[in-house]
Amino acid sequence: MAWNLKSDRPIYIQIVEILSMRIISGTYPPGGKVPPVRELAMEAGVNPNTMQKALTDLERSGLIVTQRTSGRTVTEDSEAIRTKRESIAKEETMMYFAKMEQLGYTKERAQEFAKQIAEQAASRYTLPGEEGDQQ
Amino acid sequence: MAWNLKSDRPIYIQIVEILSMRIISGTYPPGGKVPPVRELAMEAGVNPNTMQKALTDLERSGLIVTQRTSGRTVTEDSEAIRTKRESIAKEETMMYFAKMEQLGYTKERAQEFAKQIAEQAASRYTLPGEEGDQQ
Amino acid sequence: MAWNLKSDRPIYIQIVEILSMRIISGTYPPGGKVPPVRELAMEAGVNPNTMQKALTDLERSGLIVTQRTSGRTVTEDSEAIRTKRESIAKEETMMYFAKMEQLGYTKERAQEFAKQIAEQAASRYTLPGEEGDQQ
Amino acid sequence: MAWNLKSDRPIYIQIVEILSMRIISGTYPPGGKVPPVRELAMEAGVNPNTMQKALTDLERSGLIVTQRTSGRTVTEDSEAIRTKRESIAKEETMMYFAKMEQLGYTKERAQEFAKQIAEQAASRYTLPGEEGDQQ
DNA sequence: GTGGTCTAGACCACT
DNA sequence: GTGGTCTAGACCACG
Repeated sequence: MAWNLKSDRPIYIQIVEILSMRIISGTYPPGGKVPPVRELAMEAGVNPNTMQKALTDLERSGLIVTQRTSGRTVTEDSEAIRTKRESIAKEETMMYFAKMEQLGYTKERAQEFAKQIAEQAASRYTLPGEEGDQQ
Repeated sequence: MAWNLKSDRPIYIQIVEILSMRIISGTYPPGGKVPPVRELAMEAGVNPNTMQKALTDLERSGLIVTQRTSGRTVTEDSEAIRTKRESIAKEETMMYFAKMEQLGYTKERAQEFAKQIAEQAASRYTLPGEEGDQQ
Repeated sequence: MAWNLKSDRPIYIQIVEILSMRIISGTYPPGGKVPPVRELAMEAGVNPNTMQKALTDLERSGLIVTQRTSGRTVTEDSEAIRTKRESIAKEETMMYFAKMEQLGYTKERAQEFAKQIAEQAASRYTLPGEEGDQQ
Repeated sequence: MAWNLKSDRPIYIQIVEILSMRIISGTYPPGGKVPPVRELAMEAGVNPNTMQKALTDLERSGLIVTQRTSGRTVTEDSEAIRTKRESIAKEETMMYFAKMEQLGYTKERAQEFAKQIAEQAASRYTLPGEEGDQQ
């Protein structure tokens, strides 16, 4: 799993985003242990203090909880995870609409366009004559 | 109009994207003149050679044409512009789906989600009880 | 009629070639007058001495003759013109074969290839079903 | 292998042509390594940037592929090479016909003329009385 | 050590 | 004054 940290935005923000994705996508399952700060810092090639700051942010957002003695675990509150997922999804969706509007598509036409793309992508993997709604 | 060039990707690529947007959005209308290389280079704060490279790329993509001595103009082939618009829109849409799938949304659920967001955004400008489509 | 003189070969040689073409192609017809040196020099933008040298060469090759009092005329010996035409044609043809051989075509395959090209060019101007040997 | 770069046409264009020939003629075989930019630049006596531009063009034409860190190789798609060979051959042939037409030869007469030249060239290597086709 | 990118500055052809 | 080309030299990412 690549970290790919750029220097044009604060590093710790980028780390928060990456770890959020790992939790939301289930790489770090609810209730599971989060690797220790030093290990994560090594893996990401950043200073442990930077990683620490990222984890503090993550805790504030409710995605992880700190057990004073046994390190950090992902929250078991899957509702919190779902909420986070939706807030990111909303962010992405609004950015998508913004870009499409810059291209001259209203939100409605953007949705029609997206539908076409989705159908094209689907039909590429289905035989002609089939329903073609894979997954 | 901001250039906002980042150093994490080739500058000339970013310039191509920005100028493409200006053409697609009509800032540089079909058949209209494109500012001279040196002027654009000044405006963007880059070396004229870098701007030159970007414009060469733009010409290769068919969006602009070069008159050797009298400068460059946007293509009058508005079909070419439309095609470019759609190819960028497709690119953005596929990236959107990719991000949403990483979040655990299938293309279908992503579309439903986007529909909700669009309606929320619309309803912000409509009185409660109204239809709320388009504003 | 462009002169298009390059500086990578002797100017007077290039002038000889151009004037030869004008005679062979009939721009300067057999027996007709050749423009005076000064006029040609002006037209070509070269020193009269250079043009003089070129005309001397042309005379040596037999394409033009000098009337001591009335300037220069193209030779009336159309046989001489035909001979010159063939020698240039032979030159061009041998250069063509040389290039095609460099590309991996024997002279025989080059001729077959040329036949194809000629037929393609012809068919572009004839309706399907016609003979297609224009001119 | 001579470079023989003239200053009457862009150098990078001439380099593209020369390298294309080396690929088509098998000097750089399909899948084989292309010398590094700097080495080619030294060999040709041009600035590395100029050679770079030529190689970029060559890649765009599909004759070579770039491995970001391990240099460039000739494409293994020998079909692409064949296509390029034919497009160059077509170019040369059309230029040949154009020159011959300027001399007053129709495409048909040009072909007959070329046939004669080819036979003369062949007979130079055959004893009198023999068939004289190919040597 | 490879290719890729960028800057700086120059000269050219064309009109 | 326009775009096009070329040189010189630098820095970067990648492995």
